[in-house]
Amino acid sequence: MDNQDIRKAGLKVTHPRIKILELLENSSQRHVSAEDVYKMLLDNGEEIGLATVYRVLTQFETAGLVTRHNFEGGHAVFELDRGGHHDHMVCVVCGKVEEFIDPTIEKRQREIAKSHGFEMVDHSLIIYGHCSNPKCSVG
Amino acid sequence: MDNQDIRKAGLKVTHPRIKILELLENSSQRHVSAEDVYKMLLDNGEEIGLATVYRVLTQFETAGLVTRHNFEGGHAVFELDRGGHHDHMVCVVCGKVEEFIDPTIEKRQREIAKSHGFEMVDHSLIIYGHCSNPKCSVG
DNA sequence: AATGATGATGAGAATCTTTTTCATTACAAG
DNA sequence: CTTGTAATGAAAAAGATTCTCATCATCATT
Ligand SMILES: [Mn+2]
Ligand SMILES: [Mn+2]
Ligand SMILES: [Zn+2]
Ligand SMILES: [Zn+2]
Repeated sequence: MDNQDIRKAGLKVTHPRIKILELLENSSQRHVSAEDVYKMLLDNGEEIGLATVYRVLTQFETAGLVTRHNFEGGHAVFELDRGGHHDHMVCVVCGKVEEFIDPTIEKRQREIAKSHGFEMVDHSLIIYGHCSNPKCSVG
Repeated sequence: MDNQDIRKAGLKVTHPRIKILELLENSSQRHVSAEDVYKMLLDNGEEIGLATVYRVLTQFETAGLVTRHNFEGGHAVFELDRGGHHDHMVCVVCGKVEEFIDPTIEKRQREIAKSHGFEMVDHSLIIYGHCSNPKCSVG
C-alpha cells in the first residue's frame, strides 16, 4: 500500500493523499470516521482540510483502496482494504469493533440473492451486542 | 395494530400518532423514510410537522412498533413491525427492497457472536445487488 | 530544470438529515 | 369541565457531507 496505489487509481500523488493513506495504515483504530482522520492528522501537525479528507476517502473508496461502512451513529466509518472481505460486530456500549468472516454465511447469501433473482454486488452484515468487557455486560 | 398499541407504549393517542400508524399500515411501500411519511401525509391532507414525524417514528421504534434501517443513502428508513425479524436485499439501481429470512444465517450469527464473547442484541444484514428487472441488470 | 495544462486543495457556503427549543395546544384523569 | 402534563408545529440548531471557487501543486512535456 504505497504511492503507486494512489497513482494506479488515476489520482495525483499529493501530500494530503499520502498522509491520509499513511494514517489509515498506521492508526491503532482500523475503523475511523472522516472527522477522526481529520483530527488525527491535526494531531500529527498536518493541516489538511476536512473537505479534502471527505473527498480523498471517497476517491479511495471508488479506487477500491478503502471500504466505507454505515454503522449506527449517523456517520460513515472507513477502513483500509487489507486482504479480503469481512463482516463486523459492534459493541453497543463501548463501540468496540470485531471483525469476522464466516464461509457458511457468505455462501448462503449468494444462494439467497440468486434465488430472488438478484445479482449480488455487495453486502453488509453487522452484529450489534454487548462485548466481553465487564463494563459493557448486561448483568 | 391500533390505538391500543400507542396507549400500551405509554404514549397519548394523538391525531399525528394515529395517522402515522395508519399510513405505515396502509402504505404500498413497506420501507419509508421520515420524509416519505411526511409527504404522504401531506398528500392525504394531513398537515403534520416533519419534526413530529421524526419524533413519533423514534418513539414507535422505542416502543417496538417500528424498526429503523440504515440502508445506504444517508437517511434512515422505517417499517411497521409485522410478524417477526427479517433481513433485506436492496437493488442498487431501482431501490427495490426484498425481504428474506434464513435460519442458517440466523443461527450462525448467534454462534459467531457467542464465540467472540458478544451478547448479541440485534443485527443488520443487507444484500446489495441488481434486481431481476431488465432495466437493472448488468447486461 | 522551466513551462503550462489540468487536477487538487482549503475555506467557507450550502445542502441534507435529524434534533432541539419553546410557545401553544390537546389529551386524559379526576 | 378543569387542569396538569404530554404533544405539537415552526423555526432554529446541530451534525454530517458536499459543493463552489479562487489559489496552488503535480506532472507530462519541453
Ligand atoms: Mn473491518
Ligand atoms: Mn423489511
Ligand atoms: Zn463494549
Ligand atoms: Zn432494480
